[in-house]
Amino acid sequence: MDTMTPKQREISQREDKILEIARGIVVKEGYHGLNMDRIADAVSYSKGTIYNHFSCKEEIIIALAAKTAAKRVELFRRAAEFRGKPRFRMLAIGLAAEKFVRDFSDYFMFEEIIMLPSVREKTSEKRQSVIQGCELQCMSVVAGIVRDAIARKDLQLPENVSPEELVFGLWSMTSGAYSIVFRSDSLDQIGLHKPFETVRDHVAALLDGYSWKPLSKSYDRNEVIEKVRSTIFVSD
Amino acid sequence: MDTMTPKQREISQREDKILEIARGIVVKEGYHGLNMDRIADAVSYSKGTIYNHFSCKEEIIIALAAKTAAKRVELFRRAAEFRGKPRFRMLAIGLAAEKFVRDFSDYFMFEEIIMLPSVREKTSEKRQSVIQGCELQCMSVVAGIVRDAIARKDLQLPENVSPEELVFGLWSMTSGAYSIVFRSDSLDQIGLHKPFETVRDHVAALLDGYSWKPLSKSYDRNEVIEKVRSTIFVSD
DNA sequence: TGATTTTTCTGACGATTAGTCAAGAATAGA
DNA sequence: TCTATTCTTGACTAATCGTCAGAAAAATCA
Repeated sequence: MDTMTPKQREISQREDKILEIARGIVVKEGYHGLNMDRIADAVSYSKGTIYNHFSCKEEIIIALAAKTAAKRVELFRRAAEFRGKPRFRMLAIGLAAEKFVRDFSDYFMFEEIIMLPSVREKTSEKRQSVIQGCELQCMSVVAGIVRDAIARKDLQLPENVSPEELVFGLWSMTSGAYSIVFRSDSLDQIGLHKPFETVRDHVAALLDGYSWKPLSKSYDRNEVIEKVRSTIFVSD
Repeated sequence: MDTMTPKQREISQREDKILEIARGIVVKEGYHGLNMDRIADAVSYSKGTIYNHFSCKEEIIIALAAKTAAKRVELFRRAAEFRGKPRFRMLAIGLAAEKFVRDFSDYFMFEEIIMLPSVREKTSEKRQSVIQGCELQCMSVVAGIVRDAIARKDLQLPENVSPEELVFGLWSMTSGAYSIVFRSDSLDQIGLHKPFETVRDHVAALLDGYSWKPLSKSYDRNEVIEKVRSTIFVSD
């Protein structure tokens, strides 16, 4: 039994339509090309109607970022389900992060925009906390794996480094690397030919540095990657 | 013998005055508070005169970023002069990076802004390459230390990792971490009480992971830090 | 079904602000 | 001192965000 009138259904679908139109404009022409009159034109509703859904332009961007961030949580969750030693599950998380930036590379555009304080202060507390919540969920999935490793004695962190702090390090490395990769258009010139593989190497070195067993020299990474791909990220 | 007329001297000083006024506005009220009429008002010149110096608002931001980026190069150069094993000079670089973000934390505001493609496409090729040049100089200073370590046999990188790729990893980790730190206002809640020290730990773990001698367990980091501080960053 | 109330939609309008440019002021040169 | 050149000004245009009174549509009622 559907309690919505046809009108109400139309309204709720419209929100998504607006977002997808806006995403298309931003992806094709950048944030600069996005303006309310254009969105209104493209969705065939008036500007006033758009403003019934989103209180300002920035809310549209943050809504897009929120939609995408939810997909990362899902990828991380799936990766964490990989059956194997924590260190291999960690590798699966890395592949999830890679898949995320490849499949949703436009997310970085939205993320960069919404992180600017000048944009942020115009957006609603509510949607901001949706995004923060997604990040926290991702981090807690990863922290769970770290704690499993500690419980299994695969890993013993020094007493001044907590599981959360290790997660922070991994998060820093990957997000830092990916934003360099997406910003710079001349990676080849500075000698970075396969940045994603390089990031994997560095993550492996970092975990080796903390003596997380099994150390990377004692297993074949490509074999594990293949296994993760074939069991977790089969579809596509 | 000064070849400049008084007028010319005034003009060249004005550029700096505009930049410092603009920096003050951005630092106090964010990018949002910056507008050309206000700058004009504050420097007591008309808007047209401001446009004689900077072709658009974004040029002012990128000029500020360029000014600050040059200071990082200087700090890195100084750090690299530390007398000691490459691994310790690397630590000095880390301290330089920390000092940079502490002393010029507003740089991150400018950097975030100028990295947006929508802003970037309005700025001149010239100033963009000044900033890129500063980054390349920093990276090449660091790469030099890595190569020294290799030459001394303190470090032997796996054949799929070049010195530049290691630098990329360090750059990713630190820039990623610092931008998380500056963005987030609730680090304590997620268990990050001393983020800068945590970054140092992670960098040490990463270098240990690549077996860069001496490994971090075999020297007293705080002692080295003290030595760097007292010899390189004495003033302030 | 037709009348009435409620909800939704619309686009002209006000406000802000980036960037321009013709006219006037200041400076340099002869 | 007069002229040519260069610099400065601020009113003006254009773009675009966000508003709101009135029109249109939908829902409710008699």
